[in-house]
Amino acid sequence: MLDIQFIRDNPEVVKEKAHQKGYDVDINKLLAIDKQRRQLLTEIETLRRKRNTSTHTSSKKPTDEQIMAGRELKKKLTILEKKSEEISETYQTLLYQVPNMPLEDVPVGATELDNKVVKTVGEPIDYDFKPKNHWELAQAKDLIDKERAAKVAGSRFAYLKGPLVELQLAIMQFVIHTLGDQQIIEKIITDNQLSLKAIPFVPVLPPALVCTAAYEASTRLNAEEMTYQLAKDDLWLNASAEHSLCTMYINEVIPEESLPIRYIGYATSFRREAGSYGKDTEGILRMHQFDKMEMEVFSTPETGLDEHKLLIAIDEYMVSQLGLPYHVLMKCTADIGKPNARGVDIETWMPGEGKYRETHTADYMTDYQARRMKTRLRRSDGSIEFVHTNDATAFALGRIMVAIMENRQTKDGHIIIPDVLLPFMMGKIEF
RNA sequence: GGAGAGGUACCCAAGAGGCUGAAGGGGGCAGUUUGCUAAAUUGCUAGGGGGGAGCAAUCCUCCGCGAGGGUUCGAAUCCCUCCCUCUCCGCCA
Repeated sequence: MLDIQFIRDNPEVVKEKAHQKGYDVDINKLLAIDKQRRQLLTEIETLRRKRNTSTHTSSKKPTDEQIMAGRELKKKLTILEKKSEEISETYQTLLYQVPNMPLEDVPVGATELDNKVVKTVGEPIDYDFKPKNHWELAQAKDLIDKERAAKVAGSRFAYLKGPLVELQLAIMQFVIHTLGDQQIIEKIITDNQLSLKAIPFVPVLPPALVCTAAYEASTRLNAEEMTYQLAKDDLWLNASAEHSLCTMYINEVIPEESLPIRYIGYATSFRREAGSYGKDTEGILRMHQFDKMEMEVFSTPETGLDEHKLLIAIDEYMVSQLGLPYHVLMKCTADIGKPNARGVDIETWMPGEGKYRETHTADYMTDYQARRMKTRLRRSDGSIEFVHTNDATAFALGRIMVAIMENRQTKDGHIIIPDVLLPFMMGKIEF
């Protein structure tokens, strides 16, 4: 959520930026309710003060008169407190509706068509044969079985088999080795002229389930379209490792010297994909279940933006290491999402489809996410602030394997394993 | 899942309706003593959030004893619901 003081001070800016993001929020109503809420609070506090002084300064046994006065106070308080509760609820609902403010360099746009390609790296390979798409390649070698998965779990599930499994494990090893290597992190920081500490990423296996309270606080719960619920247990299946990573420090104050905290998490992710019927039905590009490695960073406000840029640079580095052509997409105001101040996608070239497809997303939330999660930092002078949060895909393993299969296929349908993965492939160089 | 014991500050812990507007100790911080260290000794050390006043340093105030409700003039203390930790039993990769 946004800082109410910021909204009070800048109502017009908030209106405009919310509008740019496509959110229709009633700022005037929010501010009116906010005023009401504070007035009521003052009244309540005055009464409570009276109650406190009468119960704490008097001797042991109060007189009948004092008791009657106390009852009177209590009556008034009950009425006001009930009213305050109602107003607070409205206040909160309105406040939560206000999206994060996009940063200055985010292109203003109405749909995803207004996203801007800011960088293109690598050329799509010019094959002397017609490249196959990944499900054709997989079918020939029996790598993906969706028919049987459908019997067991329904559509958009798959059994991944054989060398594809080895490939996934190799990619995971590659990611952990890369992100855990302080020298690589340092080089990426230097090459991109970022002012950051070269602290490597700590690998994490997080819970795959998240409880409602934490999920809501993270502003990531998107029940209708995205998230599977386990109603009996007040739990949800995570739609990304990021969802159980960003919530780690809920209600905590982190010492400034411990920042940045950089995690590389791995989790099987689950998505309902409601509203995407008929989209990407073939292959494994869009599944109800997929494995993903996700970077999550908690930092000071000053370094938040550079951390965001670091995550993008790391993504570019790793995609390049795999030898895949990609481009970088600056997402427009309408497409970055409610809690985001800035959002960047990496789209990787898919020869089988003849287009770039989203393989990575990097999200910078400033303090918007931390404010509701109450994740704070303590400065060396003792003062307290909200941390800034960043997350970014390291690799969505299904999608990146699609990209590897399609980009590194041979005429006779083999797949050449990228060099950087060879140390983790137990001698296999192609399949 | 069953039975029991717990949850109070950085840690240990008292407290059992008003004398707690949260003891005591350890640790930490700052003094005194001291050639240095240790010891002794004195003081400080309840976080965090909300509201108000002020240009500001700061001041006033409300809520905070796992969380949320309730009883009461008054709740850490009594009642209800939930969460978590520990011990034992059961089940289980």
